[in-house]
Amino acid sequence: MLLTRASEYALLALDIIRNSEKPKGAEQLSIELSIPKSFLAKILQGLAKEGILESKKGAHGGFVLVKKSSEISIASIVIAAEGKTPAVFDCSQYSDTCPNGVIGSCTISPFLVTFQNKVDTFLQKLTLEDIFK
Amino acid sequence: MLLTRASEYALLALDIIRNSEKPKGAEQLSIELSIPKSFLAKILQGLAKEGILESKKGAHGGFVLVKKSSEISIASIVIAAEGKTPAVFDCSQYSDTCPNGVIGSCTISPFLVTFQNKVDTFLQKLTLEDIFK
DNA sequence: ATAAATTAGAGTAAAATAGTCTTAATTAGA
DNA sequence: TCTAATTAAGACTATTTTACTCTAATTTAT
Repeated sequence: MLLTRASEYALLALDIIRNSEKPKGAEQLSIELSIPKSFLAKILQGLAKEGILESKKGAHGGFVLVKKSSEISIASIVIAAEGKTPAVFDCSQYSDTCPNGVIGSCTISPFLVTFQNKVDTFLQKLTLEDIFK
Repeated sequence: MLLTRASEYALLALDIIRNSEKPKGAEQLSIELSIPKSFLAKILQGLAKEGILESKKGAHGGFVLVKKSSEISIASIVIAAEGKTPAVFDCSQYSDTCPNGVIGSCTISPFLVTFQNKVDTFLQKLTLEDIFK
């Protein structure tokens, strides 16, 4: 699977946050979405670190969008949520056991690069606004 | 990761098989590719079941292509190798814990369906011949 | 002060991936 | 017909990734 639950939760939470006037707390979001609070909190922290959300601590704190929905790419959200670009197939993880020895030089490498580019481009072009239209 | 090692090994093996006159045995392939024989054998069996390869038992047996490279889609290879269509995100696995309760009706579902279709189409249009050109 | 929140990081449970191993079945060729 | 080479099938195991949990600390509106 290309995307994990972290991306799913991030997108579901962002849809609520963008439609809210006030900061939305992790607990409130976890209740509305019926998902684990601790896990969601960690994901939201990641989004805040990447500058997608602003986090406000203390009473009446929570998370708010920093930019407009139309200025946030799905790619940036997914990268923040997953901690890395979603990979079609990650040869680099297997560098020590790669049959070919040298990463990027095997017979299927051109195919994998093309495929990955297609995925990257698709996610970069889409914005948060687009997917909820 | 969208693709697993099963797909990688399947594609690498098919490239050798399609360039061979005689049937190629699992052991020989595993040596040429420096990958585990038992694992590769299982993957090749899957390809044979799906009608991509023909398997010949006994001495001097092995695997040969059933169709021309240009008639074998990458999608069919990946499905045979992985045992399922490579999924961008599989909500159905989480049906009992889906926040939304009803699969396919959440706010991110349209996005996921569009994304999955892009991936499916890309893999269906590509043939084994294409990726080694 | 205090209660409501995020932050940080270690730790754990479940699931998927990536194999292994053993035994059986088949078949070309001596 | 015997034998060595090969695929077939399925149970089993190890490793890695995913999906969390838990605790303690920090911040801040009231």
